[in-house]
Amino acid sequence: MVRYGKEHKSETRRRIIETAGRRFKQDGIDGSGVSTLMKDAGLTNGAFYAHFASKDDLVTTAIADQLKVQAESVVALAEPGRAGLEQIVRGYLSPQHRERLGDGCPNAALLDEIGRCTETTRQAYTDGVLILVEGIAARMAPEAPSSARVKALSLLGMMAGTLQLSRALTDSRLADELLDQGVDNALALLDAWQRV
Amino acid sequence: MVRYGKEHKSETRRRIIETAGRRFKQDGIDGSGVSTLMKDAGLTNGAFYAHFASKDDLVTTAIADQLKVQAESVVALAEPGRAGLEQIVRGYLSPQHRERLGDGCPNAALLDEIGRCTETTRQAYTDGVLILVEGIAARMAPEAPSSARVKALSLLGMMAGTLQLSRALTDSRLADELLDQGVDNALALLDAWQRV
DNA sequence: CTCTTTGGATTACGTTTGCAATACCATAGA
DNA sequence: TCTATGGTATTGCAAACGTAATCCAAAGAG
Repeated sequence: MVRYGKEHKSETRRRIIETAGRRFKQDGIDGSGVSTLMKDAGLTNGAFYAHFASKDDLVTTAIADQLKVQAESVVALAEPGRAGLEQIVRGYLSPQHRERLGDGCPNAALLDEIGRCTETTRQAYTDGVLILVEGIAARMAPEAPSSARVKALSLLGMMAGTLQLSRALTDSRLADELLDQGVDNALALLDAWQRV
Repeated sequence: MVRYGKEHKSETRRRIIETAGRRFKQDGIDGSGVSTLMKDAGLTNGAFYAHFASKDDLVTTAIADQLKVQAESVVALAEPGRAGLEQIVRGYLSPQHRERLGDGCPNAALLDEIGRCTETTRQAYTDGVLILVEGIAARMAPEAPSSARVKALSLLGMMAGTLQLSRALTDSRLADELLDQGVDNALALLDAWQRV
């Protein structure tokens, strides 16, 4: 039944991290228990502690992983230059992204909870988000990405907040209009930054 | 010791709602237990269910209340016209607001958790946020506030996301720069909307 | 003025769930 | 065959939600 390969443990660990990432985004960090999470990953409660020191340890790891994956998919997916930026914005502020909580952006799903996390977790988040933002900034100002860093960060914050709000509203027409407005806002700002 | 006046119960209810509002914003909805919350309000566990049918009932009520209070304070505080808008934006995206979680904006503190709440709660949220947004829209376009509604909503989403992000970062200098950038963004958009 | 009713709160409890830990078992590979 | 490793099963303990029995002060009737 169980096969113990050389890299079995690291694979299991990976599976836990990915499962946790999805679950956290779907049900929230406080809303996800360790045992439920392990069952999701096809394991039992106790096995968890062979891989992580605590739930907090997993939270830190999972958040870092989510951001890394997002950074990679952003880099991989988008075309270079302004076209890629527009693509990112439109994809982010789309009804599809809004609906797919578990596969979506960890920022939009967890940002306010992350703000209440431990220093360690927030540090990991900060590191992760900076990598992600670097990817966006490089597209905004290839010649001077560092100056674009804060702008890219603000763009991420805007988009995450807009998506969250769109998720919270029960009026789906209004929620869609909000996304459209969000796209307009983001593109307008990108243009304004370009001109300076 | 205990004095049972005519309006004692409604006062107690009020106190629970206000305490809950603060606690939810500080520790999250899932992060706040009923008994802890009641102790905060100077009561015990069991008394809760004389006032609310369930925790969810309280959550719904508290969120609606928080938004109402915010709408009133926004309307009361700010000057009319563009000056008032700028005042709102600068106050919102300020280090002080970032630091005072319990007294701050419920959107910034709870938005992603609200998105995971029950339909009923989200409906109450939607109603509440629309009142708040109406107040902002009235300042943006006094002649046609309804057309400004979505713009005002998007402004709120932007600001909430930016504040959340600023709270999550461990690098406080970067967090401050982000707030400044957020102010620039918001004001730029307000100007752009004005011109159209 | 006393006795009863009423309503708000307390205490205590039951159930469930979550975190954490540990004793034990099965397999892979030396 | 023996041992390290990875996983299961089980347990302890605390917290959370919710219910119910009880208590106590105020208010009103006779």
